[in-house]
Amino acid sequence: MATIRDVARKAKVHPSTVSRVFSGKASISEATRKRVLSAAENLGFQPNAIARSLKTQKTHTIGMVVPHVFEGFFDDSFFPQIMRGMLEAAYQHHFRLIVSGSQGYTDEISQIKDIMRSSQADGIVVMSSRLDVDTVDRLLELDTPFVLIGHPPKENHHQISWVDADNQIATRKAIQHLINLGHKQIAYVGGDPKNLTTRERQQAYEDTMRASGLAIEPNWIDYGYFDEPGGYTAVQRMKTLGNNAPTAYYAANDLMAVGILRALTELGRCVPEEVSVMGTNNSYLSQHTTPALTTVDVPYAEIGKKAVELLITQVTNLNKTPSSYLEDCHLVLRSSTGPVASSNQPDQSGRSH
Amino acid sequence: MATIRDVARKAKVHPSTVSRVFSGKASISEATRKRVLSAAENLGFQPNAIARSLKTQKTHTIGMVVPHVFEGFFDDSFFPQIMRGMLEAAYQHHFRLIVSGSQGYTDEISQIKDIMRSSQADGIVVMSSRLDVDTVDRLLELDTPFVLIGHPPKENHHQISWVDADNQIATRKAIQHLINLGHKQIAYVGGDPKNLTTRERQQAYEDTMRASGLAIEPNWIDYGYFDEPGGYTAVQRMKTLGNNAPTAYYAANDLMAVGILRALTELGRCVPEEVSVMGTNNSYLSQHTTPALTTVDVPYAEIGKKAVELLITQVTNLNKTPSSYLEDCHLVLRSSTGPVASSNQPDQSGRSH
DNA sequence: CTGAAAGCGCTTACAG
DNA sequence: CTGAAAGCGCTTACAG
Repeated sequence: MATIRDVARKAKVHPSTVSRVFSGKASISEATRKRVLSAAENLGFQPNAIARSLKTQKTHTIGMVVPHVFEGFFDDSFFPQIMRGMLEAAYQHHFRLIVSGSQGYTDEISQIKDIMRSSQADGIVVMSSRLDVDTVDRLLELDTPFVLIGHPPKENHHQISWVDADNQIATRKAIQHLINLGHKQIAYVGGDPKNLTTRERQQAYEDTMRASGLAIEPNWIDYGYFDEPGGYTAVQRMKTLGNNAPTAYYAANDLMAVGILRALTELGRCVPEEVSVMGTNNSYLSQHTTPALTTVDVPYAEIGKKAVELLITQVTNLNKTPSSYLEDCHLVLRSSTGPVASSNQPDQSGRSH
Repeated sequence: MATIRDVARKAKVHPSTVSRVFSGKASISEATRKRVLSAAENLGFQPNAIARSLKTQKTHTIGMVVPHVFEGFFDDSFFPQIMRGMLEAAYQHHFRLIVSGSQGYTDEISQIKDIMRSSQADGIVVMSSRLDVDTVDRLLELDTPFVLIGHPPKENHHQISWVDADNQIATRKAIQHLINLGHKQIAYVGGDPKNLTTRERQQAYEDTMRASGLAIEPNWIDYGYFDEPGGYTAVQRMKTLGNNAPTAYYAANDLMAVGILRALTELGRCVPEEVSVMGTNNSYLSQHTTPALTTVDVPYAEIGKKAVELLITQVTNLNKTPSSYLEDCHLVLRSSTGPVASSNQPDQSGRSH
């Protein structure tokens, strides 16, 4: 591989001149620039990014760690779409992504540390939103630029940059849609209970129920850990409630909603005539289930993109003022939700739009 | 960030000793090692990977470029699963992935060049399998370690490492399944005609048809460019063939099969009673369509994993002997295929298993 | 506009 | 087992 010295020799200039031509900032006479450029072309020279990074302490690279690489993680649109958005933003700004896997959540932190302390990235996008792991505190200790995808714990709110879906409003819209259809017995199937998003959505679920004067039955709340069997199992449990069983299910992602659909079909319950089902994420899959899933569109690609953009301005402008975005979500009405069956409750407020 | 000198000062040794402790290869007295380690711990020291790379010319990083980051690219399981496999293998071997996006195929090559010539990766996994772009030749020129996901052009066969699905056999199995069901008018809906995989599968389709003495009608062959509308459009075209219209469709991925399903439903044709449909990839989606798609499982995660493993042995052992893997694919029989309608052809060979 | 020199943070032959 | 020195390939103040 040709180096700056080889080019210098060939172009009969000092290596520093070659450097200046390639850094693009210094003023160089047109004649010299041309000589250097053609010598470089000739030798197939390209500045060594590693050497450059060592000197400038900039890598033009954004780090990320993929929380836990299990099979289903790539079935939901959540991660692939975030990845797509990140890639897009990185590409536009001539940055690259360096990505590492991790086994579970403690390992995630050590991977983050590894990347940052080994100086392979200028900053890092972090997706963890666990309540039981103080990722954010550890990150703040590290004194490393980062952007969180998800909500920060309240205490650190204004010290850090983050971008998240507006989970509260998303869930409120979803639950309100079901309430408008006359449902009063509404189940909430969350992901991992230790996940902040799960909690936020549950909170919004409870608030919305209460705001409509509806009771909340603890048996209507379950956690499906974001996978299909989790949704299936939730129905298995709740079917034992008899008359008190939910007439509508709201699931925190589409995979679980698919599991709910499967369980209901097995039980011979018609969707949406007898039971309504809502998912979350508007994954590609959700258009193709039977019936097609009513869901909440969460702009994950946009979120990934914003996160990278935020981080890039942070590391290039040294503008350390943290900022945050809350992305709007909207309902996607399809065929898995309908008015509550008349045997249950009268339709009190008319159809949804 | 603490450097090796800071640690050396604190541990009262020479910087080179600190280096030796962290490189793990040299012999160091237990006492010194402990002193160094505790000093490092104290200062939060971690060797700077960039500096190390500059010296050793090793990055412990594998490059990859994502061909074209358009929305649908992440809907099919193809790319996310390859990514998952790559991540898994990289993680196991303590490597990282550096990934860059690209806009189209010529840009892909320049991105690859950028990564390699700038020394940010030890080698690269390349997914391109275009016929009109001589990626492989360019790569060979660059003299950079790489592994191809896909088939190399015949001429370079033995010079390079690659891993691919056994597309020939996969398609043969698929078409044979349809033939066994009595179908004689079988459509092939490929991806991009300039894609090698598309060609290979088409070849296998034609061979299998001929081997059973079936005619091949040019109108039964179309290209859906791997997306849903592409499959939909193919049916739109072929429906004009009247009695000569296909009784079965084989699509080169599930997304196109879904489009075929949609078009057929719109036309009021029953699947599989009147028309059979097969997809490829066994994406998560394919289980949930109506009817559930008969498809071919292609182990993309395994392919991504193998590619990274191959590349890692190549760059660490300097074992430059190229090798290759052809991964087995198998049929996944579900509900979208059935015996040809009796008005068309008698069932000549019985049901498939 | 260009050259000469120092240095980014490591590694590694060479001595001892 | 440990130290001293050179160097990986760049960048960038400092001169002129």
